[in-house]
Amino acid sequence: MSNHKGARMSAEKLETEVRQDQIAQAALGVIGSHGLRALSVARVARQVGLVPSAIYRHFENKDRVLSTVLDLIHDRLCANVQAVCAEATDPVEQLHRLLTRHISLIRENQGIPRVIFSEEMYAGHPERRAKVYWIVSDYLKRVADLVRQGQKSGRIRADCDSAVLAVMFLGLVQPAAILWHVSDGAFDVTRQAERSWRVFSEAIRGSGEGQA
Amino acid sequence: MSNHKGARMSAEKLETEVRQDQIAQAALGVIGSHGLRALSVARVARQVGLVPSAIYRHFENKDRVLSTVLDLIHDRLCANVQAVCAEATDPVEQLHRLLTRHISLIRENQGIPRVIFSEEMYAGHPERRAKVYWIVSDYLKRVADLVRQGQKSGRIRADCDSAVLAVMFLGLVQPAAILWHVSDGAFDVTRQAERSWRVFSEAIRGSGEGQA
DNA sequence: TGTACATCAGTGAACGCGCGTTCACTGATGTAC
DNA sequence: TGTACATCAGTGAACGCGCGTTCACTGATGTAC
Repeated sequence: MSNHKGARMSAEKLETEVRQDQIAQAALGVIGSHGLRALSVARVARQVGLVPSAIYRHFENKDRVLSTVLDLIHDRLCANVQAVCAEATDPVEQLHRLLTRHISLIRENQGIPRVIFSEEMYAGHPERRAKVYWIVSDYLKRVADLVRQGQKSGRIRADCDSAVLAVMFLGLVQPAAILWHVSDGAFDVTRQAERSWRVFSEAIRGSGEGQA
Repeated sequence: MSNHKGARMSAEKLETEVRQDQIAQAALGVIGSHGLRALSVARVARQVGLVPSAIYRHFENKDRVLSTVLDLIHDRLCANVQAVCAEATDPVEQLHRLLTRHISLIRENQGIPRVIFSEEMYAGHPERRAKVYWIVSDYLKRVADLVRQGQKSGRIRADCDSAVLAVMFLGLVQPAAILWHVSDGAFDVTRQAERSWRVFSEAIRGSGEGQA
């Protein structure tokens, strides 16, 4: 009532750390729902309930916002790996769960594949390209670690390079995710993932110890 | 000599069909070398040796240029499928050759995966999204046809959906291509493709007629 | 407990820039007579 | 063969727009005395 006649109200003051987090998440959300091209400082600000120039209280520039978005993505990917390690002990089962979790993650957050694969992120930005490479490599390294454990225990055939299998693992979900996105949800990612997992898990099965 | 003192010379006049082709190829080239974000009408024009406004003699707007780029990509993908059908008769061998050709194609023309997967192409552009989906689906359909032939002849196991295997096939090259790109050429796509092909081809091998 | 001051997340007007696109024009080429 | 005219791929100046960013400001909160 005291706010009538279009009087503008200032947003609540929050600590920079809180705002940085809000801004990064809002940015990832905007990318997920409207694409990287639609990611403007103004739009992110609106999403958070701030005025565009307020973003510069918390980030040096738009680049830094995107950099923080990358950190966010890295955290989520790593969290998935840690989660499956806590949920299961069999590496093959861990991989299967990671596949499922990965699909859930990108279904709920389309911004992640868009940021990583859109290349608009890093065209002409060597440092950012390097950062994306590092994130993907780190994830692949963790997947390869799971594979290697499976190879040691004999559940996964040992005559294949774990790094090669890790990239193949990523290949199970990536084209499916793109098809899902490009078909506007019509393509059944889950079905594709389950069926291709069947083929993949048979292919990598070791001749070692028995299975469940 | 008659052109001294910075006098501007008009570009040679060429037929619209020729220019349309030049412009589309130049656009794909710019995307390949500098990314979709760097694709401006001005840049494409410069590449072709024209002035920006001249582009509008041959295309209604920038959108139409991009649409023609998609046609170009579709043609190249189909050409690869036709080529492998002419080169070999065994479907498994055809798939192997298609994998190699596909890698060559995107290595020589980074613009192709960028356009197809960059999503900036079609964010907020339903018709273009539909067109990309159609192109990818069409390619997958042709790959699935090869798979189905292999299943009929017994070279490929028949207990897997050919469409699922086609998407898996795409998954052999796609993450590898992105890694190659994001690593700025450091990642060895060819090696990854060959090794993952070994795993994949073993996995899909049928129990039918003998192999070479 | 009360006053003075420093801090700092908020605001909004303004900027320069590059972009896609328009438009009146030019001038070479092909055709009609 | 020569002249008049239509065609149309070229030009370059100009436009409006949205963007990222700057800057002087405000006003609430926390601390020092």
